[in-house]
Amino acid sequence: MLVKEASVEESLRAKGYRLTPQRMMVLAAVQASEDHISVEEIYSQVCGRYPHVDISTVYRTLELLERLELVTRADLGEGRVRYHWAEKGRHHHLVCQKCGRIIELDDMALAPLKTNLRKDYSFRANLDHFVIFGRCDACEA
Amino acid sequence: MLVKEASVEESLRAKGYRLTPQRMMVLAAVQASEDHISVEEIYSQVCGRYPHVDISTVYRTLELLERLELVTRADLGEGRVRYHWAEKGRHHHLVCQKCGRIIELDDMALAPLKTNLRKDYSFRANLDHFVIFGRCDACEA
DNA sequence: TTGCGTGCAAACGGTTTGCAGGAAC
DNA sequence: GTTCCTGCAAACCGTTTGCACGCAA
Repeated sequence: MLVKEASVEESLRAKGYRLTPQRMMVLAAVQASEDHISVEEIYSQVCGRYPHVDISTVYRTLELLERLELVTRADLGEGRVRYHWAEKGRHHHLVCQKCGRIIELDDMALAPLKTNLRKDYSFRANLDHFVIFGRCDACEA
Repeated sequence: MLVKEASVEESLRAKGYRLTPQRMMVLAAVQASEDHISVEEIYSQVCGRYPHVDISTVYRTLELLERLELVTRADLGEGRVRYHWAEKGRHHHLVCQKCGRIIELDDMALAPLKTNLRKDYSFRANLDHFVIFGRCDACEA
């Protein structure tokens, strides 16, 4: 519903990877997720429809999907990793450390920083899913 | 040699914490480190002079030193945590996702971003230890 | 003497791996 | 039928915790 799964399936098959229910369901879970989804969340979601999957299969599938650049991995320093559907494109978040509110950040706000890093540090920043922690205005009062 | 240890000792004692050889040596290891040092590195360094320390003591000491704002913790997404001596000043990190190289980023580089977030989003960003992933110039070629 | 700090060992939680059986092709 | 993929179980690795002893104050 979100993205034409058919093309993903074809893409997998074209590269010689087998199409298994497990792979489809991991894919679906990541696609359906609004934000970044953890491996544990993917696992329990898949388990709901297919009780015998193993979490190692989820890990292996995500590793494959990442290699194929269908999903992106994000380490937000929580001690666990999160994934999101690559085609969803760029989205940044301001996360309030007090109330948990999430504010969407326009990509333009990071453009100057990206340019400067390129110019001054010869560093090509990967700002695909940037998360900035801090305090929102409500909590600052 | 880097910083007057005496004042740190006094600071610890003044707050009611005991001065133990283990604490001194963890402190010394972090101070002596040029860049960010891992717990494992601190541990083996301390072991060299004091063979019977336990790594849990190193963890507990670092937790204390962090609480006292004498050291700062940095999660660079390696699956392990690194520390650095707080008085060395505020800086951030550019982490190359290909070769793992870590480039220090001056705090000034983030000042404009911080200002904009404040102005346009009423968001007070906590940029104490920022990590930006991407590709260094060597790996981009 | 008091109780904080330590070493030890075991547990923890997220992730990875070896292996044999089973499914996709 | 061949090969890849899976479930299972166990290992792994950084980190945390419970406990009784020992040392700083």
